[in-house]
Amino acid sequence: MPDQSAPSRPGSQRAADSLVRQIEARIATGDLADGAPLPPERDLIEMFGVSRTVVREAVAALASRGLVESRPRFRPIVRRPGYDAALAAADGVVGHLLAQSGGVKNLYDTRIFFEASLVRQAARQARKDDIEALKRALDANEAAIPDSAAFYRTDIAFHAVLYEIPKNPVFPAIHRAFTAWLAPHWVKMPRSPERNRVNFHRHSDIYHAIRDRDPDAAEAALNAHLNAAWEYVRGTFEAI
Amino acid sequence: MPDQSAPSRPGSQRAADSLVRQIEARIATGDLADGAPLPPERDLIEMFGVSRTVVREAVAALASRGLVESRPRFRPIVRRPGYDAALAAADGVVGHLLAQSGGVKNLYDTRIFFEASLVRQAARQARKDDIEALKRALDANEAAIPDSAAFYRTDIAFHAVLYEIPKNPVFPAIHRAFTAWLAPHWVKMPRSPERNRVNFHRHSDIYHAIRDRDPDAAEAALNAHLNAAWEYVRGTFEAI
DNA sequence: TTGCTTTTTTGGTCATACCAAACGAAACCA
DNA sequence: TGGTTTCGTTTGGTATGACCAAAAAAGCAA
Repeated sequence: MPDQSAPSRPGSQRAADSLVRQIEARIATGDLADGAPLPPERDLIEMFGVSRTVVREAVAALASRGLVESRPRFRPIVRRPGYDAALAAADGVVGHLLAQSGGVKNLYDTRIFFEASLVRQAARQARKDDIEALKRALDANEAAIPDSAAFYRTDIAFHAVLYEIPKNPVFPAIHRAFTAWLAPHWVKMPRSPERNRVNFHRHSDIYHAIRDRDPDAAEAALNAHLNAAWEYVRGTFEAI
Repeated sequence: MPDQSAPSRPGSQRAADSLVRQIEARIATGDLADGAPLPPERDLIEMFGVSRTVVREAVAALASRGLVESRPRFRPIVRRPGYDAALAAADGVVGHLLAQSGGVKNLYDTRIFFEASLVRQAARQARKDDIEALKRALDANEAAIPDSAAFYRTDIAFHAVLYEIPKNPVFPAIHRAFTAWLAPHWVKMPRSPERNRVNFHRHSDIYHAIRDRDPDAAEAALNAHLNAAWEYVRGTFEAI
């Protein structure tokens, strides 16, 4: 896959690219500590002997890569990249993809696919404390049935537990990305205590299947849950 | 998930951000056709009534988002974003993640997880022509056993077919991202016709399980295949 | 028409200047 | 003394203008 954020195979001759690499290295080595502000642009100028134009371009590139977090009039903050940053970097493009025909469906199907595998694996490998955590999330979800806003949060939290079971830091990041990208469409879904109760029971089915170590039942329950949910949101889109 | 490439919730007041949105809109509407070069910077200046500083910053931002492809001294090319672009945007960060301890392992485990689910689903839902395509890829793989370079290509192609079966355009993009990210570490793996033959048989096992509609066998075969492969590459890393 | 040479265009970089917001320290008030 | 206000300084955002080198276009020669 071509890396378009740092183009030109034949030795990127842009001064900014060189600066980006140098700053990247300093971040990687901890020379520029995580959470600390980047040196002022005018300092970087003399540090690296380049013009402010180049410095600003490099900082912008770093920001787009998630290595620094730059707010309008503030010093950029150094951010040691995490898995969330990787997915956040895709954020801009994903916005366009979701706007395209079938974009939401494609992404949602991907989520269903991923999560179905997740519960299957959970049913096989979840530890006791994982199942306990799932139970706690389920109870919280049940308690929130009357309050749709709270139910939405506990709903997400319940699914989040599923992503934590494999103990792979990539997974929770994927979950956060899914929810962040789908949330804008999701909030349009009509909600009510009755609907919440139905969804809670779906969650309960998933939980019990995992607790009972039944991968097929877990996968089936999750598919039923998410496919049903899709029927409720598809109405918020124009084309099928 | 915070979108750090377009920071500052309270109405991004940067002129460049505004320009980015305007150009994004023109790309989305097709006003700026896919594959066509972006207007010269000096034209954009008068088009939008901003300075060249802002224009260049906006173009850089678009490039990092994958909406334009800019090579050093060439006019940026407009690129209607696809799923590949989304993953390519994460490319820069992923490079750092892979360099971190356990980074490759985490990503590779994610791939195994994903692909295991893939073959399971393939065993259940693959159509006849899917299976035929898989067979063709398998045959090509077998024919390439003596040539390690060709075997590597056909190996990837075989797995690629798996990602195409669900007919979700996100999946092939994920596959390309996986291979692109893992390739640098992968090529270090010692290769030989003997090893190739073993891997071919693993592929053959996967194919037969899918053809025989046996999800469990397919998943088991794939896990065996990829886990064995991991043992061969883990040696190329320092820490376990 | 083909191929080479010369303009013109255009992106990359630098230097400078100004503004407004953020910062920081001194001055001030309670 | 402790918190608040004030004001000069720092710093990022933007605008100009200029120069270079490479690319593209135009012109010219074979």
